[in-house]
Amino acid sequence: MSKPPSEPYRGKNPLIRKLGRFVPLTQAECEVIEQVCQSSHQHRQGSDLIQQGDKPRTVFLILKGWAFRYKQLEDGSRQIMAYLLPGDLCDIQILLFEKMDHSIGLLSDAEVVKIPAAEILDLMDRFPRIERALMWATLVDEATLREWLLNVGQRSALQRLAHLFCELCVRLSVVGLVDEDESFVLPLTQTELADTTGLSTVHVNRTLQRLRKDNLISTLHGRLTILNPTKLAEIAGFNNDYLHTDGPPVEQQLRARVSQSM
Amino acid sequence: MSKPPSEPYRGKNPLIRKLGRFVPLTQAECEVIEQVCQSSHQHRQGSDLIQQGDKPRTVFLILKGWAFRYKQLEDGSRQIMAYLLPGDLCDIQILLFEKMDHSIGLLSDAEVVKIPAAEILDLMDRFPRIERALMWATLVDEATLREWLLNVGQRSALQRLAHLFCELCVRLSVVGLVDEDESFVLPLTQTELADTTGLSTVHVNRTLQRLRKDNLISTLHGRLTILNPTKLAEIAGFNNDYLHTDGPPVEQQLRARVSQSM
DNA sequence: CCTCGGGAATCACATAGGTGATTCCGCCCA
DNA sequence: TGGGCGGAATCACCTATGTGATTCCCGAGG
Repeated sequence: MSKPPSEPYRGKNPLIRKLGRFVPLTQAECEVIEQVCQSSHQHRQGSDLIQQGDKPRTVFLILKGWAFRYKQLEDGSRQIMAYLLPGDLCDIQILLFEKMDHSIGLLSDAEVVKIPAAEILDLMDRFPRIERALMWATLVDEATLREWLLNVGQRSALQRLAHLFCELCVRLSVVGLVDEDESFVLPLTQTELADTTGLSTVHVNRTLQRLRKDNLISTLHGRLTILNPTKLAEIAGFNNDYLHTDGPPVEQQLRARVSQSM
Repeated sequence: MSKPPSEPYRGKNPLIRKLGRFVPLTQAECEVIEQVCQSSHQHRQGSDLIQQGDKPRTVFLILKGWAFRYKQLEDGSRQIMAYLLPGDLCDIQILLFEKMDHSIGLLSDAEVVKIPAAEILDLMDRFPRIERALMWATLVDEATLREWLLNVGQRSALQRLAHLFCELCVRLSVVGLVDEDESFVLPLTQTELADTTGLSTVHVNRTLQRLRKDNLISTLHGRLTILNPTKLAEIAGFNNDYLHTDGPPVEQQLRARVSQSM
């Protein structure tokens, strides 16, 4: 679990932090992103940004707080399919669909920007480097989804939770939300952990106790501290490659791609 | 499980069939697709088209046979994350990555086209309607992945298998590979079904017997027949919306999108 | 300071599904 | 015509995880 150098958060725009990791951004590019983020709204925990069946009209950008993507079955069971953290933009391409096949809810009070389709398209036209970074981010989201399927399909309860915590730690540290002691705010109830990992709440509870007893994690006041990152990652079989947080050979990549296409 | 009008296969290009469902294609567009498909290669069952760690250089298009996307863990367990059927193009965007985070293998002998990045980019430039259809197909792949996560995370063994069979039936019928009696070739061993659904082979076996005993399906000579589509779909909680096989309001969609962006 | 409520922790018990090994069956091939 | 082999079917047994209900705890609000 390699942790990127974590300068203190100091209010820097999380989207810039995230994209900057994929493609170094110019002053102008940063400014235009900042500008888009001006028009943010506050939303309350528990409300849905959009629901299954709705027609998507805007893309959501999370500036503060946590959101999550989920599907609900008739029998009341629910599967959480992604967490959307500060700096995350919920899939741009989704505008193509006439109906959402899932909902997006809020796990905490949140600051959200609603970006109309037009604005996103315009932004991507004018700033191809931003477009690239967004495409990259989309690919990472997909890779993450695949990893979740692997997690739920093949790993034990202990591994599933361990893996989830490793992933969240890496993702949060990218946007500066992890402290030096590997601790971070985790606004999830055990029910939500259960719906993420395909376990029951009771078993999530048991498993968390196990993780605590083995001195792998500790929880206090809604924060989670990873006490032994190495061991936790080992148990989980966690390999952060799929998150592509390390060195961005993106530029070379793209040059290669373009030259191929000539 | 609404089955699209299934004209007999009569050698029509499966990619054209698939994309034609999203965007009506002109003569010229069909021809250019046919042309791309000229240079196909035969591949043997069991071989991998590309492996975890490889750098992707081309996109694969399946013309005949079945492929599958999978990840392998150190302990030998494997999760299958998608089936690639005739007409399926394995994610174009993946060319952006420098390393595959999963492998693609063959479940049967297969006829595959390797399309270089340059060619795909060129094709999309020259034929924006094809580009749209490809984007649409990509979205459907993602939606399918989400549905699989839901399947493995929340449903019982019986439901998981039922759901998988419903999905395959719909997808195969789009490319004309389902007979009138709702039967189709299913080149999967019970081990592969197990690795898809996150179950053990023994339990897959038990569950298949149950499905047979309840007269929901029958299997013979590598074909699967869905005896009672309605009941099977009901058990599975299957709703084919996410596959977007019915009526393509795509055109209107896109017009709306464009007008928004003005 | 009380109390109310959501979430965490516990409990006793049930079972879906996993394990490992063995046997069976149809098919290809010599 | 008889291996040999991959996959299916069975078997006996086990346990990880689920169920439903109850109790506990703590922080928010009156």
